[in-house]
Amino acid sequence: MQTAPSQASPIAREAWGTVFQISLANRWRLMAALEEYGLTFPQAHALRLLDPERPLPMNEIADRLVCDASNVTGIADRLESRGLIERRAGAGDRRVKMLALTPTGAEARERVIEAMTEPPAEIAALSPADQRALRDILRRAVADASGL
Amino acid sequence: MQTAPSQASPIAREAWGTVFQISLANRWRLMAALEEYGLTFPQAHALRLLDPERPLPMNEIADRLVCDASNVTGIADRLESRGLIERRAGAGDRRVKMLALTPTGAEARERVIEAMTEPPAEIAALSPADQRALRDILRRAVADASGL
DNA sequence: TGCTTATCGTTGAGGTTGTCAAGAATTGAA
DNA sequence: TTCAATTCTTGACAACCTCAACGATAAGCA
Repeated sequence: MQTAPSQASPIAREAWGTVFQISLANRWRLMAALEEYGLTFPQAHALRLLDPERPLPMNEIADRLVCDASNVTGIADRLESRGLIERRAGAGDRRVKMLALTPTGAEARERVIEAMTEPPAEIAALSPADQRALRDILRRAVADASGL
Repeated sequence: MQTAPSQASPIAREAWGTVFQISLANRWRLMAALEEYGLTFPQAHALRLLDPERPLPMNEIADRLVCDASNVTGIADRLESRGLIERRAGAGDRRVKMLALTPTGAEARERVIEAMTEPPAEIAALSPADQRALRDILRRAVADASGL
């Protein structure tokens, strides 16, 4: 895939550059929070995808993580060895294995989502008006993009 | 360090959750762009820190990357083997080694910064007014945070 | 001056993430 | 049935990352 020549407006570029900078600075904080639960980022990422009510086939995890299927095997191994998930037989197709949250895993997932959405100081310190404006713009951003 | 109990406003939390989601989706795009130059994310991150005019001591790279010094050794090894940086003697202190960009490395750094600030479709598709508002809010965010 | 302590970068061990290639089991279609 | 495609696993390999230990150097202090 060819990298598109830079056509983005300087304004959008500056805005995204700032987001990137804040995200980068926020990363170590998130990793530290996850470490309290003994989770790495990819493990937390996978855990987040699992709805407590609805197990997912491993190949769908790989799709969503945009990674090789063999990678999911290893991540699932580690989550399973900690008792956070379990492998179940796939309904209908005996090739697929479904990943399902255990009760412990469901609790861990709650904390993971909590940590991932916890805003960094830069955002939390914004005025209520700025926070609302930011939220609304971002809502429009994902809404518009989904309909591209 | 204890994880702070969630005191952030639901609005800030939603806004940051959306940022997180966009960043995550944007990540594979960035990685693909970096791969065209044969760079991994940590390598690109380190490259970005190096001003063409001002070499940095390795320990400062480790500080900014928030990682162990021994990790920088490996990353520098790989960047050096590709001819993007070179190790120089530290001025004054013979223990420190400075990392300096080669001309090739300076060009690679330009492309890295370009790729890292390239906004994802969600942001690029925003109206000019929204882009400006987003930029201004984020400017305030980092400005306020630096004075906390 | 010497001794001690601290710092800087490297090395080696070990764990996690990630890719690719190959393989067993299963499915589905010719 | 036979053949091709899929689902997951395994093994090999590379990069990233931490920790502990080490040599070289620096800095403080008796």
